Amino acid sequence: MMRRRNTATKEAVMAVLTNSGRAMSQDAIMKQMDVDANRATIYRILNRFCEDEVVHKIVADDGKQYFAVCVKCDDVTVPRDHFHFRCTKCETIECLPANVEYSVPEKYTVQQMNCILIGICKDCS
Amino acid sequence: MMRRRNTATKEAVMAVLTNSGRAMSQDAIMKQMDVDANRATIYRILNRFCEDEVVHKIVADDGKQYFAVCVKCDDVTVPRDHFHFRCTKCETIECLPANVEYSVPEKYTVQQMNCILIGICKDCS
DNA sequence: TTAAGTGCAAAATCTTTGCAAATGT
DNA sequence: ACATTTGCAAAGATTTTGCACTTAA
Repeated sequence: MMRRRNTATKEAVMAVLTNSGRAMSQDAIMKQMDVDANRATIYRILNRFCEDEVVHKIVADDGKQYFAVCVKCDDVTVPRDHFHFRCTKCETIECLPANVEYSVPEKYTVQQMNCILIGICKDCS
Repeated sequence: MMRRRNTATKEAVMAVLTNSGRAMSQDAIMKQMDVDANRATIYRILNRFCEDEVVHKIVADDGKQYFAVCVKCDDVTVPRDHFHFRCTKCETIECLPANVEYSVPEKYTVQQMNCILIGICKDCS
């Protein structure tokens, strides 16, 4: 296992994610950061966060990756086991409290999920 | 509303989708087709199918678009209201019979969904 | 000191688009 | 006839990678 270092960029990425409380794209994160950083670096930081399981990644129906810190990241049996919601008006993506309840046919094993509901959020309705 | 025409390419795309019974990427569809066609054309055909609601599109966690004809396409209240399953071994994506049961907080409206379970399918387990 | 992190530029993917030519009805 | 469909090539967008340089510990 790799020994992580603390860097300003890493802190900045985490700060942005933490206080947005939402799932954000690399692009959106970069725009909000108070320190300059390279795109590739941000992706690398985000991917390291995912490896370390302090952030989870979801892929939205636009094909883009979004990253979120989530209290629910701890203590789950299946990664990303909750619904995400993308609002088509404000274009924000957030983690919903509800866990995904699923049932699969015989002999299927679920290891992961990526579930997004799309519509209008409370702030836009 | 646009008047659709029948073309060999369109038929070929539909034939491939129908008898695969799975969700396929443009790439995979093209490889299976018995007539030559341009990539862009295939995308355009697929998007027309989606408009006409004879095919539905899902975006998998690899960020790619997959297209499927599905009996469940008829008569649904919310588009793509069933789970999809991606097998990490055989890399196929299929529609599962189970509908997605969800609950959202107050004032949220769901118009669409994109839900994928990832794991090992019956054929690979 | 030295492994981990970064910047830059380039590559790799996937998807869409503009336009002129071809074709179904 | 003429609106729809197609091919081609180019553009767009997002994400990853190789490599040399920098930096945290």
